[in-house]
Amino acid sequence: MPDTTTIRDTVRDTVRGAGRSSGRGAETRERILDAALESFGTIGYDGTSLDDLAAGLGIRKQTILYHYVSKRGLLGAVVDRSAADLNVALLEVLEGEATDWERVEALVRSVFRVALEQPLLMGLLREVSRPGSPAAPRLKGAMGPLMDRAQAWMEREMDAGRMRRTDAQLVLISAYSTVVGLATEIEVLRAAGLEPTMRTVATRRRELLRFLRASLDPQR
Amino acid sequence: MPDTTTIRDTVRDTVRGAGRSSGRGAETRERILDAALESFGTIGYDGTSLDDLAAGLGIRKQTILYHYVSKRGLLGAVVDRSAADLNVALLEVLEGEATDWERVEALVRSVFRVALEQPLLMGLLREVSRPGSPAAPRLKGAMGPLMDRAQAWMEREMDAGRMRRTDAQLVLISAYSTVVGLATEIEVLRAAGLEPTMRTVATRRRELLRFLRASLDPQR
DNA sequence: CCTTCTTTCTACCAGATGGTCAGGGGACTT
DNA sequence: AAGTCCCCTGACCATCTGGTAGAAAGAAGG
Repeated sequence: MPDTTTIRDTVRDTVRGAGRSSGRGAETRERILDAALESFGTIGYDGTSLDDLAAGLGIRKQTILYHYVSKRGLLGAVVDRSAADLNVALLEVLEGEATDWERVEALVRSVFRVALEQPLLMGLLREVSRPGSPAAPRLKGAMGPLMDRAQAWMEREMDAGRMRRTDAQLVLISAYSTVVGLATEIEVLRAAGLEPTMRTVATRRRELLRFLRASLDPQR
Repeated sequence: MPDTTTIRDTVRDTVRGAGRSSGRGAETRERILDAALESFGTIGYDGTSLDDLAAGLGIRKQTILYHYVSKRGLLGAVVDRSAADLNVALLEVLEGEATDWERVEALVRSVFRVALEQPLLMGLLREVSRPGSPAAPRLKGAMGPLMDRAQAWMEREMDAGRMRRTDAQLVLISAYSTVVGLATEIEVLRAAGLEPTMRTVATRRRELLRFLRASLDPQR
């Protein structure tokens, strides 16, 4: 899976060490990324201060800047790692056994599983899909190849008559925004005092699958 | 429509004059609100600087602080006005002639019309429904009564057997997040270089109506 | 023991930010 | 003409921001 390693390398490039990532500070780097993901995903990039971030970790801000050259570099690293996580999950399916509609279902299931296991990642996605976000190009760079691959696959399916012919990119974006919308929904639920249940997520997933089936199923 | 005036009064309370709002500075106040809505809705609350905002309007920052006591006060005023706009649109329907399913359709149509006419408002909603947002409680205060009213109406319909019995609040939140998700979708489309067409919006609306019908239609 | 590399820290800085204070000017009243 | 109210502004400030410079501490290796 060349895509994945490419992305991991991109992560490394953001890091001072640039070579091995197994040094003593590797654990620190991970802890910083975790905290940054949480902060960026909730209070946003602009709302996050390096001082606060460091204080929460019991370290000094300069340590963060040592590992990730600048605040934007940190954001880039967070985006890259998150995108890599998504890539791993999706490539697993794209290279798996499932075919046709089964594969679409598997993809959706995979995305929703990630969304459930790492809700913070969804928060980051929402923050970063904002037009003015400084990480928008970075996200595009990290997720773009996968999206292109998915789109190409869909178009091949359409050519073979196994999918109804529509605008593949439009469908993908719709699906993407549904997943990001789920993050918003969960947070609004929490704000309203309701703990989000599995039902909420399941409903959304069913809805998305119905939409996809309506868009893609060749017989209809 | 008592609700509307209540909200307008809340807006006034945020303003220095606190009494009449027809002075010479009324136009300035509106211009500030417009610019603030745009800025908060795109680059976010934290990303907005009062200096930049003022510069864009050709006035000094102190003028903004004169009319709206603080930055948070400004955000509050923007949220209140936007919520009031939504309230007006929705109350029109809630007090209109339509009944049963027609009324639900009219509500959805109304919301989507507002979303189309004032895309900035959607951006603000997304910004503000973030858990960490300083305006989250404000939004809750401004939109809460309307939500409660809608929920109460739905439950009355359920009691009368004209709607299928489900968790009304859950359905409302789902609908809300769909509309906010639309804002994200449009922006991602733009980022991908595609100008969003009416089709995108229409599809989402159809989808939401289908979801609502599936949730609420008594015969199914 | 000395050198070197990695990691973390203290000290510091220039710029931006939200906010305060006092004043100026126009319009309307008396 | 004087007073008063509303609107707006210049000067100023405390604080916080991301970022730089340099050194201390430890481990690794010669």
